[in-house]
Amino acid sequence: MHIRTPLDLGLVIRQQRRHLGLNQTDLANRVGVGRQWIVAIEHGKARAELGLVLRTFAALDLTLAVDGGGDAPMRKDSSVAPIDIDAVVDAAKGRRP
Amino acid sequence: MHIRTPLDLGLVIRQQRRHLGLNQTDLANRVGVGRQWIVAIEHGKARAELGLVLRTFAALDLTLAVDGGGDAPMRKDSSVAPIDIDAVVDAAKGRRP
DNA sequence: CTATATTGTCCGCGAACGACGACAATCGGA
DNA sequence: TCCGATTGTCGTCGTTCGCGGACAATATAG
Repeated sequence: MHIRTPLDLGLVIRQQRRHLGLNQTDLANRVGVGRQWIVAIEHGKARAELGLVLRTFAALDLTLAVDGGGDAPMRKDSSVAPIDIDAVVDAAKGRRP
Repeated sequence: MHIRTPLDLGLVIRQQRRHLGLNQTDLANRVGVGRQWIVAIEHGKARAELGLVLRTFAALDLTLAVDGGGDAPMRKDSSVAPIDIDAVVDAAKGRRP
């Protein structure tokens, strides 16, 4: 499932919660938030705390994955280096020569 | 990339931002937040607003995907129905008979 | 080395969060 | 049908958010 809006996220959470046979109170305790927060998030609350959302996903055995933008459709071959200059530079930043 | 903590998210954002050749101010304007918010999120701020995070991902051409928990390692076959009773019930709720 | 750009941090401000407790509205089963 | 469980909502409270503007600390270029 792809998450684009807070509501998408809420639907996934609700579905998985029921899938695990939990009620809002159970999930709230498991995540460590108030029951009201679960109600809100399942309804697509946009201004919810990121950390609580991540904990909720963990509590539901869900994993979030980020899909690199479609603007970098590099095939895994290419004769040129597949390295990311910035990454290399960053890595070298703290090095002591 | 898998997101488990707010910091994971911050690293992905920073990497993609640089990948697109943007500085924090540019991204902040694009997302519609203060520059300070970008600084915070890239450092793994746990209490950031969900909606702003999602908008940031959109602004960076990133897509978030939720990976069904590992406790349901169902192969895509199974003789039993792969349907989710709750989902069916929910869908039928609002139906007019 | 000097100048410019980028990034990290401080302060105060208004607004909203999330917790808690209680209640109404459904939903579900016996 | 009635009763228990689940869910949605209200109000209050202390806490924190995110913004704005300015400054310091690097980083990058010339």
